[in-house]
Amino acid sequence: MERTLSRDIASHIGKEILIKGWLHKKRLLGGLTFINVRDRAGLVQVLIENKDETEKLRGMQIGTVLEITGSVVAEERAPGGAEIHDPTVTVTTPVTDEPPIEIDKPISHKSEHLDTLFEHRVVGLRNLQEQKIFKIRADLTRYIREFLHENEFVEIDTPKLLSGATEGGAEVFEVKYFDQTAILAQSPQFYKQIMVGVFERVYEIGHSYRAEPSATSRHLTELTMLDIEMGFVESHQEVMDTVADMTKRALRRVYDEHAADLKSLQAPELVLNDSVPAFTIAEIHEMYTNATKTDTTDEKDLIPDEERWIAEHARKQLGSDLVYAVDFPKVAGKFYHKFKDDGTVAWGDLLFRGLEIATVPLRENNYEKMIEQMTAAGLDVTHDGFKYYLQAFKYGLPMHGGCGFGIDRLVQKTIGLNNVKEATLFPRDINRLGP
RNA sequence: GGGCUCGUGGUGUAGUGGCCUAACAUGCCUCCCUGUCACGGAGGAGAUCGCCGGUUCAAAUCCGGUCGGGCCCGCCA
Repeated sequence: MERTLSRDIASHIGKEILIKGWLHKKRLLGGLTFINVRDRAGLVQVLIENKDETEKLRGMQIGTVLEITGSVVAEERAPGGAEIHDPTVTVTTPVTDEPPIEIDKPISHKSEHLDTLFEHRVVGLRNLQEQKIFKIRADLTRYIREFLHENEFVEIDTPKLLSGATEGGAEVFEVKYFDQTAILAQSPQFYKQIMVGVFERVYEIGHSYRAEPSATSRHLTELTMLDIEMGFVESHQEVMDTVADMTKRALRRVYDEHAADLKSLQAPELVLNDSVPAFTIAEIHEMYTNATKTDTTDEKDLIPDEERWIAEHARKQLGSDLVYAVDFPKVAGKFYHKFKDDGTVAWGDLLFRGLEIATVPLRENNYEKMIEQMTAAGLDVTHDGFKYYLQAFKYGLPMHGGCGFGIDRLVQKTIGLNNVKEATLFPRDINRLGP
């Protein structure tokens, strides 16, 4: 007999079917036993009246793998309006150990319980609410991929093992690489720029590694980045518009196609406008300083509280969960940035619900200027980490820009989770390397 | 790296000097229960209160150290 999935049983009323799945919940009412079986499509309720069949489940814990044949009966008292009667139960993989956490009830996401959440992640992810987070995540990245595909971006994969530090600043992980020391990539930036010289438009969704000793609710040591780079752009605005369009489309679609799941996860209402409002860093400093009497005008970047403040402002005054912070001061610029005539950097940060989810800069594409800016930054342009990178410029790169976009943070803020780790299957942070 | 904060059965909590021979909920085990869906009822097992040391007649509770979490700041391609 062919397997039927839980979501399809209502179309098999009166028929004998086979279901396969995990024991998710048992309720013994004397002569009646109800069990819920979980498969990839959800839950199905089975009514067991035969004592011999019930006895097969004695001692079997949640997670036991089952095959059940029985007849489908329309029953309005059953969830979904149908259930399986007169079943024959086969335990294919017995589980006799009690799970360390209860998975048939919502699992606490309070910050003080996150350690328990992740320690028991392997079984905890079987909880239906937890699964929703990662189905939403999978579809968000699928929508993004579809947008990029439609706009002729080519998906690429670039190395994560690199030959040595490429830039001062961020901490890197060193790994033993035979008789050399390699580092784990903090970003695919150099490679995606190189690939602009090949395909014009490229993107990668992959892991980046940062050895920052950051213990905050928004940092991971292994994060999933969407990196986009596009050539032949006319302006920084064009890049920012592309990233904004992609983000808005993915968000609108996920709110449309996952409405029920987002509601059950208590995600905030999505508030989007036709355009994404933009403020310069200087404007935000001034507005924030006036509003809070905390002077930030000398900061080179936004402080976390300013990110939250401007997001609140954009949501309430301008009807947008997304907002751009643009025109970073020169001191914040890096050697690969394009500097504008007024001295500011052609660089925007995309904030979503008060958290930076993407940096969207325009790159310097002129070879001589790159050498100049790198030398000024004290970098050794002959180092392997830069040598090949610079070849791309030497042999022709058009004006280009792109973004580094944090997928974990996007998922976190879409659902309204407090900590980025909750949006990550098996998070890696300063204290956690497992599971 | 700095500041603050928290560690009590598997899980979540209560208890903040003696009433603690550590309580409650849930999970687990046994029994009862024919429409449950956080099923219900009766009973049971399960923790030397993170660890080490100290103060005290007496420590889960106070002090010191240590280990492990969490939040914020800093840092952050």
